[in-house]
Amino acid sequence: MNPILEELTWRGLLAQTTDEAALSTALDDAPVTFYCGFDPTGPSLHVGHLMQVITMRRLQEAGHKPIALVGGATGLIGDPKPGGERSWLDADVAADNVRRIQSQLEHFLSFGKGDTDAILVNNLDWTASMDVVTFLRDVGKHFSVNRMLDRDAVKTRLESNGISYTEFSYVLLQSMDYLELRRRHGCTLQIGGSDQWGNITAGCELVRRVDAETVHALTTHLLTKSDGTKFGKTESGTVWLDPELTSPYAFYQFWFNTDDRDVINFLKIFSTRSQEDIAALEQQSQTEPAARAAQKALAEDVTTLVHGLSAVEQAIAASAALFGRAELVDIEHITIFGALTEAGLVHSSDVEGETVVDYLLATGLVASKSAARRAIDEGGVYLNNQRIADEAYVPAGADWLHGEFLVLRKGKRTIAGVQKGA
RNA sequence: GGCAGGUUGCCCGAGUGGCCAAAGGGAGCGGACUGUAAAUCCGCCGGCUCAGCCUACGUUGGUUCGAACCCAACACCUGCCA
Repeated sequence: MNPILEELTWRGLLAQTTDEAALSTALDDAPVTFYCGFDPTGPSLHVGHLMQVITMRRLQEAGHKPIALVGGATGLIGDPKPGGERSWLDADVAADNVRRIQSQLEHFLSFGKGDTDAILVNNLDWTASMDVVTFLRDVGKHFSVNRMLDRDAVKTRLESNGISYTEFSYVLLQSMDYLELRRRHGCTLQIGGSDQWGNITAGCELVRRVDAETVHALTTHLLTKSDGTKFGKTESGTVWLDPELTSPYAFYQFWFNTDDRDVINFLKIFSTRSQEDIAALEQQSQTEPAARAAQKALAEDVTTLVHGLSAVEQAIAASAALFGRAELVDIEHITIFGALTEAGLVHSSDVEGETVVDYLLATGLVASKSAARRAIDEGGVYLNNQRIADEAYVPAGADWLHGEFLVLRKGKRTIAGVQKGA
């Protein structure tokens, strides 16, 4: 088997491919131009997208040419999901999202004019000007409604809350993309999550019917977590790649807190570490779980990839300052400031001179004063790593580290800072 | 269109005139243990100017000293019948 397919396999990524022998041969013979699509449903890519992005990277490094497609058109239509009709995305919001996502994708792939350099496309470019009659004759004619009805997402929707004609048509647009990319760029492989299998193979079929060419499909396993919850969410919501939406510190913490049971799989999927390296980390996790070497490696690798080396260093320093054993008073001003900025820092002007309860509320650590009092009663509130027992306590004097910072913590790992003044 | 039932806190779900901020479960949060993990055990789990008060049991109005609970109208949902 082709080495890159083998690698994807041991990393546990490979779910399904069309004719595996043919694909393997194609990958052996020459650079294969492949594409993966991202719909602009949000203002940023999130960690859920990362798996595809990294898979693209791996393929590029193995000598193949990536096309990163952003769905300026498909994003306006909506891929049917079982839960129900998608909410409407305004055209100008979508266009804005497209720009943001495109610039993010540029960080992960190597662009240029060479054989294996990546290119960026937007499917609005070939759909916007198309007229309805042409669409129905040239594309629609090749699709059997009977088969479209067989797709799981569609079936589920027919049995529950129904589906609009708009979403029902989604697969035609995605298939058209494949056709178009093959014609324009010689693209012969589409990759995606295994939930995209139906859309991708529909595209393969369209290419075969219209252009009499064989093109390939490759899907990756959908990521599952051992505790059954959805990957990529925290209590505060989606973990975005945009540092404005999810700070590098929060991003690092997200990976750092990975369940022991998942961390090795995640390393295989998201890191570039070798099989031996990962096996060593797995070994260490078992003999010395408290060190959490695997989690550290994972958090460092992924944060470096997404936010760069200096952001990782800051995230690590912030984590060490806030969770480390060092006395907070001994930590330098700049480090405290950096750490708290990462964790979430508010100014004290509104609550200056008030009780710790007011500070807890002001930092957003609790939702109400009742919750703040409750948390104190339960012994779950710490000021500068000292448990607070008195809800009427007013931070003063030496509590202000370097004369200007308070480090508030609720529970073991929810931290927020207060900076004195406006 | 006719008959029957339902609408309760983040979710599921009990309650059918005062003892109800409302049983129980789930989720969530805190503590213990440990490792910023999991499991387990314990506690908390509407808000506030907190021994009290305010807001809440689909909506509006009514009966009553007093209503999630009774009555009326309205809205939505669900079964059975055509």
